[in-house]
Amino acid sequence: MTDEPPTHSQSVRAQLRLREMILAGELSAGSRIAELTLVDKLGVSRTPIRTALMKLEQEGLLEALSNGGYAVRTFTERDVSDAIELRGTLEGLAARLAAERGCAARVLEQAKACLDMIDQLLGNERLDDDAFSAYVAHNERFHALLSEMSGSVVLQRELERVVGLPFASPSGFVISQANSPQARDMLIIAQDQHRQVLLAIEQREGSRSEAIMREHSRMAQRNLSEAMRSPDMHPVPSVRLIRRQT
Amino acid sequence: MTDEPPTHSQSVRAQLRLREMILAGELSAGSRIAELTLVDKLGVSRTPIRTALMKLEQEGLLEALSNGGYAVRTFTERDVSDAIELRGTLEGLAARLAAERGCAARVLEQAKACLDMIDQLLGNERLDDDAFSAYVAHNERFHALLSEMSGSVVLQRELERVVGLPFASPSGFVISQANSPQARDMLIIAQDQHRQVLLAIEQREGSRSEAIMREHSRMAQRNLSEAMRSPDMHPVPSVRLIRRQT
DNA sequence: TTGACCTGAATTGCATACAATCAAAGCTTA
DNA sequence: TAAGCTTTGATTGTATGCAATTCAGGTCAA
Repeated sequence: MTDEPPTHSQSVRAQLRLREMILAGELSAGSRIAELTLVDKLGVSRTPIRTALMKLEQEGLLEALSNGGYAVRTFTERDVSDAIELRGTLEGLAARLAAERGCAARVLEQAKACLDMIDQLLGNERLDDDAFSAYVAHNERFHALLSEMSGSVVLQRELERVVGLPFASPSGFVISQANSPQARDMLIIAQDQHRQVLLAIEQREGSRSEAIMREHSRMAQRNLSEAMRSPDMHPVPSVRLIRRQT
Repeated sequence: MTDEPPTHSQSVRAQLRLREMILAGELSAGSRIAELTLVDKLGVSRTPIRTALMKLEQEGLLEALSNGGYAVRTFTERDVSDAIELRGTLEGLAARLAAERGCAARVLEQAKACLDMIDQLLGNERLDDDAFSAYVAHNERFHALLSEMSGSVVLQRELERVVGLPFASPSGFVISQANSPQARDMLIIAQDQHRQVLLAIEQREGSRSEAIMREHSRMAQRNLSEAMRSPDMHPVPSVRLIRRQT
């Protein structure tokens, strides 16, 4: 069943498995999670479970209850929107720092190579599932490289945290309209922003590069609205954690 | 000795005590911290110590070593500068959101009252130590209120994290020149920015309120340079964690 | 019928014993 | 003498027993 490579410790495995369970909705949201039930479900003792719970709390998927214990956290659509806005702001800061301070040519080259791969994928009129997951991978890599270009470990750390929230990820919602006709157009636009921000960084245009990344994050905002309004089930697993209302 | 109120759990007490020790420089920076030595020094078992270590790692004061264990983290001056820039950016976002979305009149009133208190303190030509720590308290409260005005719990959470880094705090470096002649002038300027950002928020000037908070954080940048260049010992305890050079 | 109190079951926090892993030192051999 | 292997010590990761606190259910009284 859980045939993970044993290179991970029990705690890490518990953490990964728990995250899966949370995103899959196997744990009722809002109510307290008893450690002992997890002992049964995960087959490890309470100690690694407790560390996994703590990690997942700081990751933002769980909330600590007042009198001990944890509960699955739920998010309003507003929360998700804020998280995306936050990511856009931080990526804007990263781009501006990269532009103002300059960044290693090697990383710039890697980023360009990454974009070339995406161009190649978008060359096809229609993306099958494999092409789509390849897109997601390259997209996330590009955003990670951008974070690296900032040259600030403090900022990188914070950005990793924010992106950790499942729906705040750069690819958080693109999937939700994978095969829709406009899907490819959205990706084309996003890719243009990718290109432009690299150019802006190379030409040391700090303010412009910041603005582009902020605007870039609004693509995700649009996709979020779209996903929330579409009545059918959502292919993005983490959407389960979003509750309508309040 | 450690006559803490027993309202806190062992873990929390260990966390607080450990933080003190780190900031006081009682733990050699960079090298591994053995859990068992902490058992002796803190008088609690390994379990609460481990949770405290994990909390302090996510707080940013410790770094996890590759093969288990933790070490006291050190920061370059650049890291600190980045952390301040990051705070400025996030506070800018908070102010902009407050302006764009509007915020509860009650919080605005509280913020104004807070600024009135500061005005009263700055009315005196010279600030004694008590007045100064009162200033720090009011200043931090104002910044906390600003975070609240954003109306975004996601942002508030992130802001709390960033401010947790000891020198990124709104009052991180003001102390270092408490009684210098220019000290009061700096505070006067900062206070004007406080007033202006509240006005901007009330008048729904999002972009302006963001710019003001960004500029506001540059006061801290200036104080940082000042503190690093002054050869004498630093009254700010956390400066110990900053290593010159890379 | 409702409210408060009491009792018991369950759950978390803490301590500690045990296992596994990592590092260093010492010995052997080429 | 140096290089490599082995062994031993130390340190973290894991499991589990115990204590304390919390929560729920039930009973008694008003």
